[in-house]
Amino acid sequence: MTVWDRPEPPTRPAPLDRARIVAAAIALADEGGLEAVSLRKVAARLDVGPMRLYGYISTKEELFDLMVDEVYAEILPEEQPGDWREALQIRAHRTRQAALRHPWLADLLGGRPTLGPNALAVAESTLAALDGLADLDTVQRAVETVSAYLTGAVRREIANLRAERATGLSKRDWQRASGPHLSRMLDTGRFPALAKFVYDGTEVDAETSFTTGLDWVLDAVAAKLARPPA
Amino acid sequence: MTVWDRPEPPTRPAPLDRARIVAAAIALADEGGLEAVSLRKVAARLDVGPMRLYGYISTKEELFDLMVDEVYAEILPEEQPGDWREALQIRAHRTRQAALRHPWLADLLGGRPTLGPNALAVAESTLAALDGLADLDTVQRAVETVSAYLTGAVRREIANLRAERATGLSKRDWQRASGPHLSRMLDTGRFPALAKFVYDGTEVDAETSFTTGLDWVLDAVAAKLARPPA
DNA sequence: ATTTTGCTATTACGGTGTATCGCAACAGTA
DNA sequence: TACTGTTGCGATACACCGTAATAGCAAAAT
Repeated sequence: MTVWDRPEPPTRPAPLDRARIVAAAIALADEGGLEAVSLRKVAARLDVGPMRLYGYISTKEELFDLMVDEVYAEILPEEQPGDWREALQIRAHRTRQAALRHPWLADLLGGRPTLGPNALAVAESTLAALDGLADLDTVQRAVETVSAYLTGAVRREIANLRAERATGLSKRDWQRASGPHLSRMLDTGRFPALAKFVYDGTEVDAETSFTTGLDWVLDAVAAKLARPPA
Repeated sequence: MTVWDRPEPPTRPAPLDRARIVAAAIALADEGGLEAVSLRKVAARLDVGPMRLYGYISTKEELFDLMVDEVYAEILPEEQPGDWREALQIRAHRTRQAALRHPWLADLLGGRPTLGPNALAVAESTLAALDGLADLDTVQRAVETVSAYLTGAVRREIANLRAERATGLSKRDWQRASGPHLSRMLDTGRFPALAKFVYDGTEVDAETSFTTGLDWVLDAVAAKLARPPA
């Protein structure tokens, strides 16, 4: 009896693990945004029934948590730099780059406490860079303040980027021309200061805007680290 | 022919406007979070068919936009303070208070450009407070940096608050005991700095943490306003 | 009086997350 | 080897979602 006569062995269920599930979910999100991620589509991409996923996740929110932590692996710098300031800068820029690669990250950033191993590793490396430069409270405040700025800045940048892409126009053009609503509002004269900034302000690209704000915050941190807390 | 003989006049459709729709949506969100807001439930609360809403909004996202702008009305300070720093502080605290009243605001903050009349009014009053204290670019950078911090800080606070409420424990207890995952992670010794902060750090209440970080950022702004830009 | 128009209400479609449950393949025992 | 208990997978089912299409109907226009 040759191989050809014997039937195929019964199809074993596709092997599965969290890594594969998360990878599929991230691929979907990268292609179509967070809203394109459904358990059914993730399962379909793995040639598996939707219910199968519940062995590895117990809720969709947990899948999002795993996705975020996976991205934190991209954010974690491979080598620890010497200077605390550089450490924070690198973390910030790597986070921003990750968000540009995975815009859906902006929707999740700061939305839930991040307790995954990679997020913890990032937190560890950040705290380690500042450890000993001031008392615990000050260091913690420093990290939290920079993190808050980071979350907000990344969110805004991605939000603006989406708005621009939706209209296919540059930020300035979008504000002036394609946002007839905004133009109309500004022309009412009820927002003189705002109008001045929109019409007379120079357009700065997102990266330098991000970096400048970050530097300001880091300057503030530097000042507090230098002097012991009040 | 008495009144009793005459039939009731035909029931006119319930009068509707955006204000009523938004109010119903906000009530729903206040009670059950953003996820409790569905067009069907909003409509039901107004004794109206779901499709009726599409005369006033064309998508659910637009309803969210309206909700956010409605909250900006609560944020807008009634009188303009003299000092720019005080203006930014007041805005920040009013935003935070609004988010504590309407936790779902944290989910939406920074998620989309805010172009509603109330949001514009807040932007106007903020820019007006800083207008003339430096060149346009610097002022814009200042507002954006503070706003980014504000978004991130509010988001984190609400996220932590939810996590605590979910377990019914204080933040510290949640981290130490009820977060067995975190404890286990920290006990691996892979996160020494993080462990030190979690175990030895003092617990600071959310408000002072928020205020302190804000003051740091404002200090940075003050420094840049004092000195003309590089 | 009749036609047109502009809302309104109903129905329907294609999706969602997840609880429930029957079944088939395996492990262990007699 | 036969049987039985267990485990985990898949299909089915439920309740709900946003919204497109459509049918109905009262007011306005002719």
